[in-house]
Amino acid sequence: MVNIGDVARAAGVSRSTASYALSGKRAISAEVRERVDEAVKTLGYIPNAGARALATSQTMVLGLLAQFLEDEFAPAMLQYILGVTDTARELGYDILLVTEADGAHALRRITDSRMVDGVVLLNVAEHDVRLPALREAPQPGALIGLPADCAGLDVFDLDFPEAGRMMVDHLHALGHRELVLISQPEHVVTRGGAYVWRLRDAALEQAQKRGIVLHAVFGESRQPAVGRDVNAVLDAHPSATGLLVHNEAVAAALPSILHERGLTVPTDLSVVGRYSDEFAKTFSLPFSSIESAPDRLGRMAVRQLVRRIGLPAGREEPYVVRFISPELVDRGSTAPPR
Amino acid sequence: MVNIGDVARAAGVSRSTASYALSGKRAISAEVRERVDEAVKTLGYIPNAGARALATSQTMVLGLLAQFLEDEFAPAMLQYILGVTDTARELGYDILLVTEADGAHALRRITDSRMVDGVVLLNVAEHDVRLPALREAPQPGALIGLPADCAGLDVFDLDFPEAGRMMVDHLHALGHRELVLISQPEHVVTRGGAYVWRLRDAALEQAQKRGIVLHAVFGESRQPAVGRDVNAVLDAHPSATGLLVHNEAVAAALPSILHERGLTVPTDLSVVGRYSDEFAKTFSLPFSSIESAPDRLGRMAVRQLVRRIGLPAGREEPYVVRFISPELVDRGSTAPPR
DNA sequence: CATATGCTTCGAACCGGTTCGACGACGAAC
DNA sequence: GTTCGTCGTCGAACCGGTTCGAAGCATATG
Repeated sequence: MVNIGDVARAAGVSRSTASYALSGKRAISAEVRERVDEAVKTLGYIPNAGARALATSQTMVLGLLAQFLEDEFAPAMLQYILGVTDTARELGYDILLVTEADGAHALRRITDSRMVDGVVLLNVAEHDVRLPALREAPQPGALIGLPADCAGLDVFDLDFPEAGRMMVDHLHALGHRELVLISQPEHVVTRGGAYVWRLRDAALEQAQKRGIVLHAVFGESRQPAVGRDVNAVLDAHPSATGLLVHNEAVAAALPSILHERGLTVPTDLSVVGRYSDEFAKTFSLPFSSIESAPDRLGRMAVRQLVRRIGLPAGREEPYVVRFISPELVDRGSTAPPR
Repeated sequence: MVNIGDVARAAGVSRSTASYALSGKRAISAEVRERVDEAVKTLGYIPNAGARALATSQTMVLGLLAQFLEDEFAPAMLQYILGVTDTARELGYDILLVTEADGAHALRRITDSRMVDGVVLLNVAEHDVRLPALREAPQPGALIGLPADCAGLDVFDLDFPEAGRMMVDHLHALGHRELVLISQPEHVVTRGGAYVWRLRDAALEQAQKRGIVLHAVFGESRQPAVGRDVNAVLDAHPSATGLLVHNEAVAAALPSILHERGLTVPTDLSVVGRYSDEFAKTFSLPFSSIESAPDRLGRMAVRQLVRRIGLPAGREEPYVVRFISPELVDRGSTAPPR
């Protein structure tokens, strides 16, 4: 394999001169620069990543820690991953994808061995086991998902409480007075998926404030339990006129369930969901929904991470906790109650 | 950061002795080995990946080149990715995920800069632009998907022709005499997704051999086109009693479409799909289907890739082209025609 | 007693980049 | 005609591992 010594020899200069000609970190005569560029092209020189990493202590690689938890909707994760990889490439970074079950251990491995310049943590739980490892790591990290303690971390997430309030207000404004909220399965919450609580609590509070009834239940996430479950919920609250769905599996199953029950949307029932735009497209969901814009979150996280990596040692900028505002996409699944 | 020199000093030996004690590549007295292990533990030493890569020219990283093509079903890709990452970790490798649109360029970048010891190519097209780059690369590669020319490559794919024959035979055996096959969108084929042709041609041939009628059409892949399209197909062939679905979007939309048309499966219509088990679970699809086992393919590809990486230079083993046999999972969506 | 043998350990070179300090050449200023 | 500063280039050191050849030492052998 051709190395910088070969380039230097071909251009008739020393290795250091070749290096400077390529990096531009010192003034080099136009003539020499040209000869070096020429040599690079004819020899097809590409710098060895390991050697460069050793010399500069920069790998130009970011770690992406995704965890695929049981009963969470895996395809949704893909949108985050794509947002992160695309943005990283734009900024000159490659992505080391880590999906190990033991996230804390994996994080330590890739940071301590200096394989990465920084890490993005997906699907961060309230008391995420990866956070202690991240705080000890020499590289910075960015989180997608809100933990209990954000000190010293850059955190990005959807504003779930605001999403809950929006869903309630939207139906309240149309005249609905009794709603049902179907959340993610309860064990997703106990495992630390605090976003479920955050949306649910805010929705309950807003309902109370508006003086309307909100039945908040947890839904299943796998067939055939989903179908049975949703039917039971609808049976239990026959007078409810609006349905808030914060559960991808329920949303995906809902069209056939309503069809079977002979219910038409929005005439018989108004429905508002909470999932990503991409999800709605993939599943051809006809429900108005609050988008979660996973690609945008991934983009923001990587941008901030790279900015922090670039910071000169010692000069730390203040850490940010940023929530993106939910947006309701109207697909015509809501109307005044009969 | 602590390096091997620190460990050596703490153990009272030279750097080389510390290295040998850790790698076990030369005999080291039990006493010294213990002192080194002790030092490693108390200092929390983890070798620098870049330095090790430079010295050994092994990075213990595999490149994973996924391309997310328009109108192909993205979530399906996730299963491949997980199969690959999990297997790689089991074998001691990490995964560099590359999703750039210009796959050939990206491949050259990661191989020539020695960031990876080998690559896995997903979603390989018949005349894949990445293959020339792979053949020139100094590292080996494994493909998932069958290209026109497999020379010098390890290739893994589902046996699509066999899958086509199985679908036809299954319904033929039940007494069906007129079938419809809905494939992926036509532009997926023109872009090089030869698997569509391979299944389709084999199905047509088998139908002819069995003396039954098979209408082969291309389906859409996005709503609302999918719905219109499937309805048109069903309208055009009212006497067909069996439906073969080689199109994820169509399969996902089919339950509601059939419901709307008042058709019951399998009483009015028998349906056989061709998609992964995970896909069927996620979408709660009630159709019998031929599984594609993406995780198994990913696993096989990584195993073979790692085996080839481990081969001593010069000693090349014969390259393999391996097809996994399709398996029909019965979900009760087929019956004799009325 | 001299030499061969085996077991441990060490020193030095090497992998392929980057970067610091120094040096020679040249033109400008005094 | 010195002196100074600037520009362009070079040599050497360094990053943190691995690995080869050799050396030290104890024991076995002739």
